[in-house]
Amino acid sequence: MHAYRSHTCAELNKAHAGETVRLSGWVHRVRDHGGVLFIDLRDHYGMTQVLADSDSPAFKAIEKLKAETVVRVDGRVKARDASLVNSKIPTGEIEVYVTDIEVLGPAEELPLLVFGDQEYPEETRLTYRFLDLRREKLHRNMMLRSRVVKSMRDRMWGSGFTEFQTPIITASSPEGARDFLVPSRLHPGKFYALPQAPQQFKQLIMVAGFDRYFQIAPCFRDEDPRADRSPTDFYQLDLEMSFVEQEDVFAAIQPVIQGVFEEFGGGHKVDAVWPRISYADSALWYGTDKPDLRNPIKMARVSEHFAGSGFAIFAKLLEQEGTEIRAIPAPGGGSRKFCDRMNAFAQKEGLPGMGYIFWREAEDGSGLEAAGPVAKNIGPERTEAIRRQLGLGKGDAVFFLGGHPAQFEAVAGRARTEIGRELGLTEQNAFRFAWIVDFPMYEKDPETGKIDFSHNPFSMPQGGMEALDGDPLKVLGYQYDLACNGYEIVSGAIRNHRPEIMFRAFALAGYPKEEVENRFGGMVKAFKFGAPPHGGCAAGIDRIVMLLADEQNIREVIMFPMNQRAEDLMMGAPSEPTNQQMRELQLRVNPKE
RNA sequence: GCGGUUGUAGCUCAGUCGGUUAGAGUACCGGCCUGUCACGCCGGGGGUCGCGGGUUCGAGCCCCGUCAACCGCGCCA
Repeated sequence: MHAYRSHTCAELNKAHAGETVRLSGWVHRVRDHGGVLFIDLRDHYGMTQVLADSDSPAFKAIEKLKAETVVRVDGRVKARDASLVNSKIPTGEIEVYVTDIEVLGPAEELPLLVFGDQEYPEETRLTYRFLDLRREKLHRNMMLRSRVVKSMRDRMWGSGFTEFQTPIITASSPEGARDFLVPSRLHPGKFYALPQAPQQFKQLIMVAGFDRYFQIAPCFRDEDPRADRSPTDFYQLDLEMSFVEQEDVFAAIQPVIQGVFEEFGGGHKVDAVWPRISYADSALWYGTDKPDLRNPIKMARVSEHFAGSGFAIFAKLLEQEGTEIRAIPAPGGGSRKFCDRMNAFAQKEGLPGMGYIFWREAEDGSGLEAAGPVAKNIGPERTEAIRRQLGLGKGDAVFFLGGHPAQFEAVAGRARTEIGRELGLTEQNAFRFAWIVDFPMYEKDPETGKIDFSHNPFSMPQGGMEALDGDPLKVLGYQYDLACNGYEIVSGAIRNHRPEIMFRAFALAGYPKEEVENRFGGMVKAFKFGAPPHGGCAAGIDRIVMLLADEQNIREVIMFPMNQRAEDLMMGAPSEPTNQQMRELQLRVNPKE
C-alpha cells in the first residue's frame, strides 16, 4: 500500500464499503464523545469523517489529537446508517473506522482557526498565510484563480497567440510608475529595473515578426497599494498583435474576457455588446474613466440653466473661464433626508456641498412641486427646464456640482456611485463592460503648466504626425481601457512604431531626441529596421479574479500578498542586507537627516 | 506625505455617566459523555486594556503625544 494514502479525503462513497483504506490529511475538527470519537479529516480535495471507539487500537492516540495535526490513518470503510448520513459533504454516506494512526506533522495551538468562518485581522492572516490558505474561502479563491489563468491561456492559444517569456531583470521602462531597482554587482553604481510591464519587449517581439504574442506576465511597480491594487507585483494577461487597428485588438480580447466571465462568473449576466465611450464622455457622464455601468445614472451638463440665474453661487462661478455646472440625477431620491445625506457625503469628500432639487406632490394637491433651496433661487421656469432635460418626475431628485470639472469630477463620480447604491439602482449579479477610448495623449500639470504624457508614451497619436503640430492638449491617442463594474481590467494601445513620430511626440512633452534614444534606444533602433504597425493590451488577472470571486480586496485572490505597507509579514521582506552583500555591491545606506 | 477608522485574553468582541475584583464566545488545559458532523455538560489557566505622558481621590473610558494595522487621498492603469 502507498505510504500515505490509497484515496483522497473526497473520494470514498458507499461503493467502497468494507474496503481497507489509507488516508492522510489534516485534523479539521475533533468531536470526542468519550467512548467514541469522530474526526473530520481534511485534504485539498475534501473531508472524510473517521471514527474510533474504545475497541480500536488507535483510540488512545486519537484522543490526544489537536486541530491541524497532519495524520495518516488506516481503517475500514463503513456505510453509514440512513439516519447518520451527512448530506452536506460528498463522502457523507460513509465513514472510516480507524485501526491505525500515525502523526506525520504535529500542530501547536493555532493563532488562526482553520475551521469556522471567524474573521481575523489582516496582520494575523498575512503572518500565517499558510493557515489562512487552508481555510475554505482562500483555498477556493486560489483554485478559481488557477482555473481562470488556465482558461485564459487555452483561449489565447485557441486564438492563434503564442506564449513567450520576457526578462524580469531588465532596464527601466517608463510606464509612469516608480521602478523597483536591482543593484548590479558586476557594474557597481548601476541598477537593473524590474519591468512595470513587458511593454518594450512585446513590441520588439512584434518587430521580430512573431505576429501574435501573449504572456501571463508579472509586473512590478513601486507604488502605494489600494484595495484593488496590489503593491510591488501583480499579474497581467499581456498580449500584442501586428498589423492591427484598435478594433482588431478589441475583437481579439473580448472573446477571452467575455468567455472567462461567462465560464467563472457564477451565472451573473455578462454583456455581449461592449459600448465604446470616449474618455471625455466617460468623465462627463460618470466622473471616472472606469465607470460602473450597472449604475444607470448618467450625469449631464446643466450650465445654461444657471447662467445669469438667481442662484448667485453658480451664476458667479460660471463667469470664470472653464467652469461648468453638472447634474447628477437621482431617480427615486426625492426626499429631504436623502438629499441632505448625499450633501453631507459630498462635504466629507472635500467639496463645499451639493445643491439639490427634488420633486414631490404639492401640499395643496395642485400637482408637482419642486423643493429645495436651488429651486427657489432659480425660479420655476429654469427648474422645469432642468427637470425636462434630465427626464425626472415626482419622487426624483437631482444634485448639482459646479466649478472646474477637473476639481469636482472625481467626487461627482463617487457621489454617483453612492446614490446608485443607496437607492438600489445599481444592478446586481451582472458584469457590465465598456471600452473607454480616445484618451488624450497629453495633460498639463495644473501647478507647473508643464505638458506631459497622460498615459503610455508609446501610443500612436490619432492623426499621426500632423496632429502633433496643433494644440497638444487636443491630441487623442489610440489608447483604450476596458472598464467592468467600476474597475479597469484591461488597458492597451495601438503603438507608435514610427521613430520620427515618436521623437516628435516626446519632444512635445519636453524630452529631447537624445534622451529618447538614450532611454529607449533599443526599441527606437528596432523601429528603423522595418517595424510593423502593432498594438495590444494587458488584462489585470488579479482584478478579474477578484471580480469573479466577488471579493472587495485584491489580497483575497493573491496567494502570498504584501500588506498595506508593502511588507511580506510571513517571509519578513523587505529585510536588511548583510554587510558582505553591501560591500560586493559597493553600496552604502545614507540615512535621512 | 495627508485624512478617516480601529487597537481590551492566543483569536473575535462587549465594557453604561470616569467608580470597587475588566467580562463573554472561541481556542487551550483537566474531568464526564458510544452517533456527532459548529457535539454537549462541569471546572481551570490565561490581561503591560498598543505605547508614553497628563487631568482626577480614582482612567479601559477624558486630554495631549506617539506607534501599528486597515480604508481613502496624493501616487498609480
